[in-house]
Amino acid sequence: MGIKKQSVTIMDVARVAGVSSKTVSRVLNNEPHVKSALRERVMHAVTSLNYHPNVNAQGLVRRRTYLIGLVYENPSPSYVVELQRGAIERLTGERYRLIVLPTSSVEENAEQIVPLLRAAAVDGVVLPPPACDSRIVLERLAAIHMPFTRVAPVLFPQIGPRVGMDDASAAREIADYVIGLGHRDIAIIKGDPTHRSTSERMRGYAAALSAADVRVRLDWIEDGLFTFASGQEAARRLLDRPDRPTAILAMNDDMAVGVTMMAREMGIEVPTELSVTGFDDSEISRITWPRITTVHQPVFEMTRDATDLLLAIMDGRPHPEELHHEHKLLIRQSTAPPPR
Amino acid sequence: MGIKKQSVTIMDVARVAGVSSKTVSRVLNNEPHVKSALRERVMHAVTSLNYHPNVNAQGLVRRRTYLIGLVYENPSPSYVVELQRGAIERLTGERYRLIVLPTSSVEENAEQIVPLLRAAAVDGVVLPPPACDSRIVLERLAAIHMPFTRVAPVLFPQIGPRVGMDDASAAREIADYVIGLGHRDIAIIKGDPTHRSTSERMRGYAAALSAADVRVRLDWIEDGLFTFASGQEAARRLLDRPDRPTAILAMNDDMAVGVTMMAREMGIEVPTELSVTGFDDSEISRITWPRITTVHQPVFEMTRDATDLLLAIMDGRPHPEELHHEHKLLIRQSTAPPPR
DNA sequence: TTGAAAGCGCTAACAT
DNA sequence: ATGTTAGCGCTTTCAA
Repeated sequence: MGIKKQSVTIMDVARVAGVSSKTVSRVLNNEPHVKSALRERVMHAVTSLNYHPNVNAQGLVRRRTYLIGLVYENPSPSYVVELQRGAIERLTGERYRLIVLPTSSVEENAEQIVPLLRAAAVDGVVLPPPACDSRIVLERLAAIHMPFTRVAPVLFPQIGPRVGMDDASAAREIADYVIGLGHRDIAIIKGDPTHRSTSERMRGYAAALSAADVRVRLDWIEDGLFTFASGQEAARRLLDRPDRPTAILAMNDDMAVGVTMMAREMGIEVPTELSVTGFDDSEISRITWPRITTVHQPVFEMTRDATDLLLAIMDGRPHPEELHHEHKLLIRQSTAPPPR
Repeated sequence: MGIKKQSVTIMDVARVAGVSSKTVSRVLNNEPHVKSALRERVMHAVTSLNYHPNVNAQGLVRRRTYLIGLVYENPSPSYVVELQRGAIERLTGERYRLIVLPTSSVEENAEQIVPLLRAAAVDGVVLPPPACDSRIVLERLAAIHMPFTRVAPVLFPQIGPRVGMDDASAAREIADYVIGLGHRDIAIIKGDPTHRSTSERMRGYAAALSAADVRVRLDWIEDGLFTFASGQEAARRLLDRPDRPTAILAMNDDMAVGVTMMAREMGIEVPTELSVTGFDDSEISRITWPRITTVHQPVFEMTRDATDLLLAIMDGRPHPEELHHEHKLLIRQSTAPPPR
């Protein structure tokens, strides 16, 4: 059961083609110095025998597993799927395959992540947030010389090959837009404090508010965890008071949707009585009502390019140390000028 | 780059522990007949050298790759993530790793799927819908003797080890509930016609309607694709007429949410003017407003158990041919008695 | 341009 | 209870 019988090997192909196994190997790996007549004989034998090289044998001598890891911790399904799509897009047609390695918390399990990657025997790893911002993960990776690339890192901006976007300026842009609508009573729901993008986005919001001379009220800054439920709860605390804000900036879309749901339950109409913004342009921001004004984070593109970078590194090809993708403000139906 | 230098091998461990490599192998694989003194010496050498067995070498002799494939095609991120969670849950702590193999269309790419699995060199594969209902996939898999298990299959009910639920009776249950509320003008939005669960759910709806003597109007049966957008469009066609239905049964949650969104745009209130039901209990059904009345499909549990079954098969352990999980009707806020 | 031999790191089979 | 030998299927020398 489960153990393949005697499967067809390179020797069988060699025998059928009437050549040595090395010639078969040359043909299969597109090496030069093979007469095209032989090449054809070999290819014919390969197809007629339905030969598939044994990856373990290849890997053993080449010291490779042709496995790429993707380490993530994220409560948002649409974000995770985008991440995977980007990596798989680039891997399609290559011999490399993708191993997904979700973890409940990078922060808590930082020390276990690299051992896990070793156990999984990956050749390299793509690190989206928050793993890309974990000093421990980066150090342990460097210690064992495992190739990696970082997606949208915030911390340690010079370390390792990376594909980035500017979280702070994206956050600033969306806050500027809300301020431009006339809002002055603006609350903020932060993301998971262990994710560094949280502080980065905070910087952006703060810059926009202070540039417009809007005083930042500390009791209007709520903690969240990037989850729908945390957005709901934060919204309840924010809206359950007489002097409630006219706008809430949530650090991702899931929380923003949580805010709109809570507002509805409390009889507060979005956007006429309350403006709400998200972050990411994840699927949920598009398919709930009102559609959430947000900023498009190019997750697919960044992960695809980070995977490309990783392949270049592992193959020893020349590559840039850093790539960059642009965010984009998406004005939708959850924002409007403040009441009266 | 990317190529590990001379990494520590079983020979190094043997040398340090002062034993033969076979003894190290015995210790590492928990084989009997090793004195505990030696065992400790070996373990000590292993940790002090930070030794990790080479999976390629192990795999070469054991004829295994310790890779499990998960083939899916699904437009719903929350469904996909549930699927993956189930498989990973069971694989955690095992030496097996998960390779994700999304495909744009099982129907269109049926012939490529098994070659893809061979190229990925997986030891076995978990097949959720719709791959589990593809005759071609099942036949090709059998032809190369690759172990597989099926999640929630509809077609070929006797073929292969499988973990199921009863789509038809779940559909019947939710339709019965809507009828029980007093509805008689009931429309249906079908799922992707290449997914067999679509016809299965149709059977359930039809049984409920005919048992209650509700005439099924053919022009109230709309085609959908399991996507949010397709639900929206179908809803537009259904609601954009004077004799519109008082209830719409959508074959998954994404489409049901699409219906509620379209209803809102058209000024039709859910649930007072229109009742809407979904299917799956995916995250989206819980976090949009109104929350969708739906039926819980135990995706996580089914996939976890299918993975468990697969491991048993591959290890040659005894195992059941079929497992079963129960669905559960979840009455939420998108349904109410018909107007007047 | 082709082939023979050696060996990648491990375990199965067979000693002892 | 422990060690020796012989591969697993491939690619990398190196020789012809």
